[in-house]
Amino acid sequence: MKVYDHQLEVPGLRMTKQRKEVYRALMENADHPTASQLFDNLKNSQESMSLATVYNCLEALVEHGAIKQVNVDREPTRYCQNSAQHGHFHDQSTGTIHDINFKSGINLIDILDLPEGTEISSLEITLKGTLPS
Amino acid sequence: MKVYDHQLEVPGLRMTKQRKEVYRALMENADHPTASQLFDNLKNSQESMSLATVYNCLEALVEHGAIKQVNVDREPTRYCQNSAQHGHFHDQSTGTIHDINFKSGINLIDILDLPEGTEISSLEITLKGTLPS
DNA sequence: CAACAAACTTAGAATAATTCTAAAAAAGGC
DNA sequence: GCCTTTTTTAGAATTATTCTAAGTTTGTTG
Repeated sequence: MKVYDHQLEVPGLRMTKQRKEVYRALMENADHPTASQLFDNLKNSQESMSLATVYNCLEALVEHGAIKQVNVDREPTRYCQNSAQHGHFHDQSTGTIHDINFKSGINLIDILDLPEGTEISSLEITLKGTLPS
Repeated sequence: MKVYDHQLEVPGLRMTKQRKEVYRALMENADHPTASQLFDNLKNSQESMSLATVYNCLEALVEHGAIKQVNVDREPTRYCQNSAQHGHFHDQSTGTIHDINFKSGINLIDILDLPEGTEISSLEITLKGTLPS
């Protein structure tokens, strides 16, 4: 797992003021926020910026593997601090999202029945249900 | 795996003309169509119906486990004939979706690190990439 | 350093999949 | 056959996201 410094360097990505701020805002919010929640957080900060920019920055960070996107059904897209391979659990009683990891030694690719030569660019695993209280 | 007769009975779901037609239309279209693609298919059939009804019927069928929903990023939701546990592969060079199965003997739940007592109501696994030609 | 091109940001408009609304129709129970 | 509940419908409304076009910043190159 790669965790970049919050001052932030991401290989291959030009780090503008706005991208740094968006990244930092996400690092300070572990609740898998939406783009507009991040936008609201940022309004009260030094560096206010437009919602379109928040979307642009998040897209750039996702494309460069620094953060992850979480889609649950058709709800607004949420963003995840954790760039390592992991899944998400959507707790339907609270609406919250939790990271879930694979048991150690497991490589998800190994258990899928894929044709030889398949190239995988991303893998998303999402559960819904309720966690014990 | 349960495959219902195409005349169709689904336990607990009242089978209206429209729900039967939507189900049948999906069974005849293996390409993981969207709601509006199904709507277009149905226009040329006996039983034409409103787009809202197509959405309603698909929702009812998904809720009752007769079909599955496939979400890839923010693209329009697509629907899947196959109600058994399986994953989806989104081929980025063609835009097509393919079912993928787990290797035999594998139970996905077993490899996830979940707290005791977690209740799972759905599990979605989606890959993106390119398949060999 | 100045000039230029490329990349980025921005506000607001546009898009489009989906959901909502309220009324009409259908289904099932008795 | 009546009554209640569920379903269907057409069109309007919603809303997350993308697009647009103009302005700004950045990095590069002579």
